[in-house]
Amino acid sequence: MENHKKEIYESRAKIIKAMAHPTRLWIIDELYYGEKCVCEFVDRIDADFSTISKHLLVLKNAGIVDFEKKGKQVYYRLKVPCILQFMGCVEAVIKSESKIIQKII
Amino acid sequence: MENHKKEIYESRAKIIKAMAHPTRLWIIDELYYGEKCVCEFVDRIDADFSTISKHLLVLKNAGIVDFEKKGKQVYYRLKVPCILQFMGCVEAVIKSESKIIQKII
DNA sequence: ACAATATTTGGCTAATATACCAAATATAAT
DNA sequence: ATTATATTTGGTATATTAGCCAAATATTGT
Repeated sequence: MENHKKEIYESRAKIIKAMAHPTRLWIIDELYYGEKCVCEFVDRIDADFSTISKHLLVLKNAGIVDFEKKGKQVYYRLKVPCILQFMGCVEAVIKSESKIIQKII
Repeated sequence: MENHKKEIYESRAKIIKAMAHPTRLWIIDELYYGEKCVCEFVDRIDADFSTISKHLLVLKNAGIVDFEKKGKQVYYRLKVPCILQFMGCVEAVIKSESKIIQKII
């Protein structure tokens, strides 16, 4: 593969990899309703503060979210909301799989 | 998080994780133009037969591709082509990042 | 300056993913 | 039946990721 094509796929993979975790997908969903501070995530899920913070860093590094410091808190928000539209397609994959399972059963 | 919500995000992550590799994104792109056998991929990229085969298995297990045996060859095809529409959004993330880099420079 | 709260960072271990090689399997051609 | 071609599978070394804890940092309130 030519080098520039390789780079395109590598940068795309970087972003998709950042999404490829259940907790991070949940965070992305939550951010659809507006910005949230780290503590709001920690309160609502069974995970360590540091774990959430690191997940948010992954999303930040991928350019999916952005943050702003407000006093003691750090507020994260979705930078590119179109990310969410993709979930429709992901659900289509899941449904197409479960249909097959139905057939087998 | 409630259990059923957890399951939703886990199954979504499984699919997205399957996409999260440059070679697999390239394969998905290639399959847009119609089904291809394994050897066609191997010919066009600098990788081992077994490596490509395993990438295809990952996509297959996620329900993104399907295959059909035709003689000695195995032809793979996209099962849910909407996957590709997502790339527009991924590119938007990349562009929004590069804009920031431009600003800094 | 000190204590309390919110968040990030560093370090560690366990789990997972990747790439390559060699060997196995399947199909077609001789 | 043997050979050649296409693909998958198993094994293994290496790299990456996840999650937890403890410690560090930042900000606010006293």
